[in-house]
Amino acid sequence: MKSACAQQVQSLSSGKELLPEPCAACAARVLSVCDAIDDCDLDRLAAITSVQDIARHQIFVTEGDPADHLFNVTDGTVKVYKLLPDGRQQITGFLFAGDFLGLSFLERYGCSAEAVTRVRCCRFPRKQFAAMLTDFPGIERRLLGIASNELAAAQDHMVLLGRKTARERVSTFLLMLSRRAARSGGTADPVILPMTRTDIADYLGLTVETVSRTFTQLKKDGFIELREAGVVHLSNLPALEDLNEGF
Amino acid sequence: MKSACAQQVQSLSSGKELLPEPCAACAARVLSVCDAIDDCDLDRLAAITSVQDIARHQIFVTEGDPADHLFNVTDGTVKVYKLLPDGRQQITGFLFAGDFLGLSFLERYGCSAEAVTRVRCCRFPRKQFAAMLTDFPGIERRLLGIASNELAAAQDHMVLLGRKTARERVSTFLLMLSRRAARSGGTADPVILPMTRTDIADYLGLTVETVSRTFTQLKKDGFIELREAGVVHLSNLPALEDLNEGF
DNA sequence: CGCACACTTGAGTAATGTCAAAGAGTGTGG
DNA sequence: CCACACTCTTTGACATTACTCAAGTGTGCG
Repeated sequence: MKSACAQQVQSLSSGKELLPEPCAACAARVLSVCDAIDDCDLDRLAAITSVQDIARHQIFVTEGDPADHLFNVTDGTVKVYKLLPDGRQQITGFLFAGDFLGLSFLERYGCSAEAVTRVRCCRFPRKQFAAMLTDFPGIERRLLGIASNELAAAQDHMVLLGRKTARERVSTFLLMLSRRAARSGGTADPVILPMTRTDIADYLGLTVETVSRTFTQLKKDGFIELREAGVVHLSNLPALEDLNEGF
Repeated sequence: MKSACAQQVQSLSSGKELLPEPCAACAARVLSVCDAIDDCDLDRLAAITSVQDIARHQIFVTEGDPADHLFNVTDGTVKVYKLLPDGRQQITGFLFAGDFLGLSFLERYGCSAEAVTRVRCCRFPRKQFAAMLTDFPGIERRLLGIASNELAAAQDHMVLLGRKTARERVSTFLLMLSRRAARSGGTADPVILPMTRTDIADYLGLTVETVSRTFTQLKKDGFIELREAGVVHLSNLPALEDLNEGF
């Protein structure tokens, strides 16, 4: 089976060399669900995939709409959020390259999603994706793993929202971004913030003003430096980690 | 295959009539993972199950410990929580009959769990449970569904913790318990609160005092009545629902 | 009966939110 | 290339919600 698979790959790549499979060439693949599919079966995945380019500020998933598609972010930053009827917003998470969106297998989307930067992603029709699950149980296993991680992240975030001070929230946020960037091959120290202060506030359960004040306070206390816009230098990372003792 | 299965059940039940299978007789089964296993295969599940009786206040899962077991609550109330190093506590959820604990397939428990009342549950060794997943793909599908629901609940709770007022948090909490009770065959109106005010506070991201004050305020405003301890009468349910417009 | 423990209530405080305005940065069109 | 308009960010003054500390009142259990 494995060798037959290898053969198939060979013939496939020699036949379609000039039209590279989007999935086989995808840099984000190792980070995401698609890694659960062997090279030889990637064409089946590619067949139901449509690559999407999403402009900044575009809302491409709306809470309550029928959950027709699943997404896999391959580039850019997405904010996932819920709204209260009066407009109060809570961002439940930010997605980066490799992150999966639409995990819930409910009928309708539970959250909205908006492109914070220009975003590139792969879109799968939910029905066809679900059909693949029966043929590739590895995907299901992988989805369960992703769900586990998301759940763990959600729990951490509940602690932040329910019990941490503004200062702790902001420093936790910075460390999270730093670690996340390092994990996916980026740089840990100058942390890039693609989102606005308002987005950060809506993620941390604060107001813009409080977030801004906390940044300046952290700067004054020598934890961070704010040189260019959208970039935070962690001048004293160990001290910053102490603020978050154990997270 | 189906008919062979039915036979097996028959011979099994006739042979062991005096020792009822814990799983086949389980009232909570329809609510939980175990429902994904056909009657005929329940003996395999029963073989790895040990029924546990847990005393009030006993901590039976500790954050960071190796995740050796999974649990299925069949009776009582469990609080699932995380601690900050200085003792601040955030309860991430309450579990009732039919709820599953230990969903995360990470190496270690992400949260601690404590029995709020006397609790009865089924315990499965994680390794043996994982082995069953390959034979019964239905369980995996079911777990994914459970994970989806938990994730949706976690997202709702993030909105509560990040953006709602004390009054909204408490009324959301009461409605949640009411609906939950109704869904699992209980009574919707007099809501039973098995947990202390402190637990409610730790769940809602408030202090005991604020929770208590909010209860008296809701009472004074005619939304609820507090007659016996641990029981809340929802005197004006529609108005209470208005407080939570759309949740 | 008495001791915990849980709950309520009060008074004062601190942290964060609100409202307002000014400064900085960014992009667009003239 | 500059000027204008826009948004984002920062800062200040003030308001308010929820927290802290403290005391008092049940309530259940040994």
